[in-house]
Amino acid sequence: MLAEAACELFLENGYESTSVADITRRAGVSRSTFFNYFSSKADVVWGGLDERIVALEARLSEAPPGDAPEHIRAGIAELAAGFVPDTLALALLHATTMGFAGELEREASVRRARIGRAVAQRMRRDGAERLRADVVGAAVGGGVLAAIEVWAQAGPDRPDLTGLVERVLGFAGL
Amino acid sequence: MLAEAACELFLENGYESTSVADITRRAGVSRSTFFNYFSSKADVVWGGLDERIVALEARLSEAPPGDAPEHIRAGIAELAAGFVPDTLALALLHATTMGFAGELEREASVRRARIGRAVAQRMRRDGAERLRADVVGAAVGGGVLAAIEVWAQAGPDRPDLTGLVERVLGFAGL
DNA sequence: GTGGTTTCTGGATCGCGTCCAACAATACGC
DNA sequence: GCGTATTGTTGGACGCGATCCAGAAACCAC
Repeated sequence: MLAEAACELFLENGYESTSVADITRRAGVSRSTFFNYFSSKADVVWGGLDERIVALEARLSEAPPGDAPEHIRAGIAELAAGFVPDTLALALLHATTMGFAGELEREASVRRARIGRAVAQRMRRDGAERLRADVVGAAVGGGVLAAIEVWAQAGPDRPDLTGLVERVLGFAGL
Repeated sequence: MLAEAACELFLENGYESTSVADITRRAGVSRSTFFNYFSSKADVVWGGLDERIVALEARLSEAPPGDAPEHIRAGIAELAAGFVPDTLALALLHATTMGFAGELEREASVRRARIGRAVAQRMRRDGAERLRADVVGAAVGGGVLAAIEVWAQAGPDRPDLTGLVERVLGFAGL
């Protein structure tokens, strides 16, 4: 119910203009309860992607040494496969029309960086030099988020994310 | 005085454990005065870089069409030339020792994204496809921030940033 | 001095996020 | 049935960043 109420309000008034108190009021629960289910307001929108990023981090840090590019390709493909964050797509769609500034862009950049860091760490563990690893990682992170944005804008009958991220990995030199 | 007090406290207690009230107390002014000189707490640390990013955005959006890679190289070089953000280097140095997590990393990722967006917009204006522009932009943004981190960790007798960002641009395919 | 501009100040207000003690509801053992 | 854990919910207090504003203070020119 909380997620639904949040989605409705995000669409009605936008993400930033919706306070946690607004959400809980509409959902009919107390403010405290909100934080029993979400760690933050951003978690409502980004929780789905964050789980996948955690899985990516785990996969890349546990994978055996060697073949870093292959591990990264596989991890990113896994992240993209079956990606269905309805709430993120809605929020993104509603925001990109007005320039996608403010809080949502901040949050997006954090996810970009998290993916980038996971990739860069994996590359460095395989002997890549630091600057090069960070550049490639950032390229992948930025590309994945860009793919998600494009995908979210594609409307309800959107194709799979997989094709987009494959192209992104090509651009990033993987 | 505010910047000095902030620097001291950041080094003593770390960035996150220092509140705006702490800073103004040490500086002997009221909390309101702080926001007359800085738009946010992060501005104390990132203001110097932010100014350069604004200049980069202006330069890239006003430059004549064509030759995007050259404009980008020049803009990034300008950003790096004579870069001396004492306070950022200190905060970064103090933070990277403990993993560089939390607020500072958030703020860093925002700057990564701003640089990346500026670069990507310039490329798209020259006809680059969206995904490719975003990937290259993110690579540049991530690389510049990585270069700054490396540079900050290099100690007081650090070399110029210019050499580092040139290598980064090479990795990014520019 | 006087008048006007700039700066500083305190306080109110808002939102996010954390913490905790009290309370209700449910499930479980007997 | 009953007492008892366990779990979920609640309100409230708190700290923090940030915005806004009216009034006080400092400054400068004349």
